[in-house]
Amino acid sequence: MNLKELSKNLGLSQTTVSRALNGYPEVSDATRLRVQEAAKAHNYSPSNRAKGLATGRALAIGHVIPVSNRHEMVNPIFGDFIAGAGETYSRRGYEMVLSVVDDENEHKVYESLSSRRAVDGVVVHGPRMGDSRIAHLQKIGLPFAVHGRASGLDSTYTWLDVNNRRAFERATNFLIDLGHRRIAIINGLEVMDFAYRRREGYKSALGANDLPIDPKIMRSGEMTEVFGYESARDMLDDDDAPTAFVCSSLVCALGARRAIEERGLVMGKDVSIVTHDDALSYLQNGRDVPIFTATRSSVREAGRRLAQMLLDQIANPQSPPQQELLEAELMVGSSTGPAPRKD
Amino acid sequence: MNLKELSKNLGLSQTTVSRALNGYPEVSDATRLRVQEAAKAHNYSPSNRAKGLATGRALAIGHVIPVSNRHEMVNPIFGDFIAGAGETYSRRGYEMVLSVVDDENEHKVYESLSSRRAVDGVVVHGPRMGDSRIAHLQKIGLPFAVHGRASGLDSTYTWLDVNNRRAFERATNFLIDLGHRRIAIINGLEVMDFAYRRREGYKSALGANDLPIDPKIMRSGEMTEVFGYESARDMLDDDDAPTAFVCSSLVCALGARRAIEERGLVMGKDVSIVTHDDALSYLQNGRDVPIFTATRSSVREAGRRLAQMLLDQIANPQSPPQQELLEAELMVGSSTGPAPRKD
DNA sequence: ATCGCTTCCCAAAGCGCTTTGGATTTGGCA
DNA sequence: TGCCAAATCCAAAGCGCTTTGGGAAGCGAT
Repeated sequence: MNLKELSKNLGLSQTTVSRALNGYPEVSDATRLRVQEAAKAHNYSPSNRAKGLATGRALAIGHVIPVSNRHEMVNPIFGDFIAGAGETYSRRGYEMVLSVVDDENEHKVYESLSSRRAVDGVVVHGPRMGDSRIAHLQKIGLPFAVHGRASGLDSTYTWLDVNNRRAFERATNFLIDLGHRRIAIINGLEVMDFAYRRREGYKSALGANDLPIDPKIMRSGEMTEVFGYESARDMLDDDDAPTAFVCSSLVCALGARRAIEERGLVMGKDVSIVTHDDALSYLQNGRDVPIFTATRSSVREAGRRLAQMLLDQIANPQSPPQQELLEAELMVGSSTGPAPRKD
Repeated sequence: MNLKELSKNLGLSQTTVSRALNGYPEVSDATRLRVQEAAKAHNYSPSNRAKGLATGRALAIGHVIPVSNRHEMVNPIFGDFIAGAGETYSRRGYEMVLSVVDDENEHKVYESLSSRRAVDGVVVHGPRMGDSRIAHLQKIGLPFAVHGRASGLDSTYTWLDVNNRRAFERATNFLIDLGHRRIAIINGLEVMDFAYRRREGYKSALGANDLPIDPKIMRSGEMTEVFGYESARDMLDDDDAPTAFVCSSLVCALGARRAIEERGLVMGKDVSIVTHDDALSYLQNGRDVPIFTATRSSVREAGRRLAQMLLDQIANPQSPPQQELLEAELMVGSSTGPAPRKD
């Protein structure tokens, strides 16, 4: 069923039917109702493709998922973020198109999406420090919104980020207040902006309390369970082992806990952990009581929100870019406790 | 830059330029070369939208992601599966469009994708037993491929599945061979077809060894860490506790391990675990030595493969639907050991 | 009646591509 | 030299929609 058939069916012109369906004021309420009912009855929905051709808008947003081809790593937060963004899109009549791309070809994909007018805008995932994608997108004039930020850029653009620095500063302070003096960090890859900021927050808390910053207990890598495990294991086996960890993800924290327990130590007593928790649906941090003390911020909500910001920007191109900084909440669980006394 | 401009630029007709670029034989090699170079120079790439309108093909595949609106649960395998499928699509010039949808509105989304001709086919995720989506898609004539299968349907369609029954039969037998007599299962939601099949495999192994099938040690639910933990905890605290678990996912297994260790028991000695492992990139089952004994099958590879099967089917609509059954490999890790002696 | 507004509707052009059905040129061969 | 097929190219229609630029009623006021 297409417009032509539908309008013939109704004895109206295509113009009128189109206007009736798109809420233009030039048609009477009676006609509009009649049209809407016929559309529903015939299960008609307009072809996005034709609509896009006619209007110049694609009614689609692109998500370019970089997959590091070295590690074939897919970011675990991706599913939940997409789910959140998808809710917004479907509510506003947009489609989501995904491109999975190894991180070297990203620029080309943006060019192509833009020149083919395949999308009205894109969401940039996993910004790195001074990320070149941002300048590139500004150059080719494709609207975009960044999940996170890129330090070292002075231009303004639309982004939504968690206050990573503050979150890790608070996490570290929380441990310091419990008497911990030797606190390790198990961080994500520090070319990633979020990881850089978290480390800064960690360092700042240590510095403010006159505690030394020791590279020996600062690890960074791809945030897998194994990475969390190996990092924690190595540091715990060292003399001068830390009494506490801050972790960049629940997955890492699970690995760290494995290392702790493998050593016969008790988490929350001998060794404390504070982790960041993205509130992933399949990795809830406990049901009622949090397992881990955590700085928590829902990545799904971030997806919902960032998609809105992008759509708003596309709707009003002249309005200035929006930014939004979410504060993570600190939830106290059973993975932390007072620093063990030295005997 | 569009076709019209490009052809004006070259002093050729749109027809010729279009043919030159699409490899039709009616243009001379010299012209073709000239056209191709001009296209590259002007960074021209045709609008998918217009192309689709003209040809009737969308050059896009839809993935409809059902999100149970009760639990807001996103399947953790989703990211890796998509990454695999995305590789295939970009290699073959297709786009991937995602619709996130609560599980009640799925049928409508298929209708809409189909009637708007937004996609040339769809991938069906998470089939349930006797899944109604399959008949529906057949009815509306939208090509599709299923990740998994739906028991209780006699029609044939394209699918790719892991031999879940066999995998769990082997897992259970492996434990039986180690002397375990009381083996629990922590399964996914058993409306899901894969979970149903896994339970059948588990039961069949028990039955073949004259072991009783006891509903008290058979749990099924959404496969979160917490679910794994709570299930294992409850069963371990029971008298007549199991000495071994088979788990449907690594995430559950992590929860089960937590319960085991919380009770001061040692995994692989007091209690054994065999889990299914989807080989997710961020949840590797150990680096060198597997942590968990596991039945392993890469979900990413499944994505790659299933996308190929769907594209092939779209290219040759008359050829019969393909099926592919992957065998999971059993990898022995350190989570299993001989059944503890009763004293 | 006539005029001037609304109100409601329509015909047709155009978005960027493919494809049909020729038109023109070229080259081989008698 | 003339003819025919092959090789090249082109104009125009059409895919399903939006939108411009009207036109025809309907109605109260003159």
